[in-house]
Amino acid sequence: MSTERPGFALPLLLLAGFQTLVDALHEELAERGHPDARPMHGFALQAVGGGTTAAELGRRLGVTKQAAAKTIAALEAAGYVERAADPTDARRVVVRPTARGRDLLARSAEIFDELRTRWVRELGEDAVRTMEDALGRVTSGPRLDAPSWFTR
Amino acid sequence: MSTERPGFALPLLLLAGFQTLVDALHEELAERGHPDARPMHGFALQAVGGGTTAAELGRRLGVTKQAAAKTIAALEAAGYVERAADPTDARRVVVRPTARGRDLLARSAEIFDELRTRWVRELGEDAVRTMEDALGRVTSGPRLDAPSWFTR
DNA sequence: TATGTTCGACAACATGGTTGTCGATATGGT
DNA sequence: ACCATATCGACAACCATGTTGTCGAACATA
Repeated sequence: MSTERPGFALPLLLLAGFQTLVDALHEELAERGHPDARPMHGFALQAVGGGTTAAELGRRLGVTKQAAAKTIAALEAAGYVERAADPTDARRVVVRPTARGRDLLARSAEIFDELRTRWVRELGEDAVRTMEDALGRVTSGPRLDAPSWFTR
Repeated sequence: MSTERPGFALPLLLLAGFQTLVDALHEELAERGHPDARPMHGFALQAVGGGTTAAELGRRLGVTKQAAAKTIAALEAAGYVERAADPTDARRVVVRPTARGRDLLARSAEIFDELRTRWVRELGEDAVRTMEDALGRVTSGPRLDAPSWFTR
């Protein structure tokens, strides 16, 4: 008969795991030329992708276009994106990552790979795969609307 | 030779797992007498425990006492805690969960147990245990300072 | 009793979210 | 060609949750 484990530990462990990874990411990012990148930057930049508009970004992040516009302003001030008028539609202002923005995304991907490798060394490939597979089954795809989610 | 899985999926999966559980929790809470409980309420109430003060709560949550005081005000407005002067120290105002607050915590624990059972049915006891054990090893204990963490 | 620390409160501000409104620009039906 | 409608970005006002900094009152102790 198996020990009854309390259910409340699971969410705390998942959150702690996420925090651990993101904290480690930003420690490494700081040492690789992005000392003032913040979790929100990476999320939003990921959602910007190759280029979008404020309204579209809002839809991707699950927030209003006004909120997206503020995020874009912050990202622009940080030098991660630039804005340019769309010649084919005078209403639109296209947002694209700068070279520095693309560098941030590339470094992040690289660091996340290293962190996964670190977990594999610590826990074994099987455990990590089991975790990934299990979470993939009980969740409905990766959601990008994290920044706003908690206080909702 | 194993397939190289990209590292960036792991944090997204962990976050998605956390969100899935907390979303399900609040769906259930809504049906059990707590329709307007929000994630923050549970966290803060958990940190309040049997009773504390604003300054102590701030230390537990890793925020300033001012932020803790605002949180307490919100919790009090929602009817989850009550404040009373400490007869032994005229500076202190003790915060305690109300009956409703204790009910929220009890229901939450109960629902989290049910959710874990649901995951065990879906994934198997082994997978869930593997996940719990693995996360327990790579993280340093449950942190209660979640609400503030993201925007930092 | 004098000094230092802790408590809670208040003010001012930053950030990131919301609604609501607005003028300018596309778009599609008549 | 024209007009109704939808969309885009901007602006204002507000809410929520943090932050610093300051303060008086109450405790603790040398």
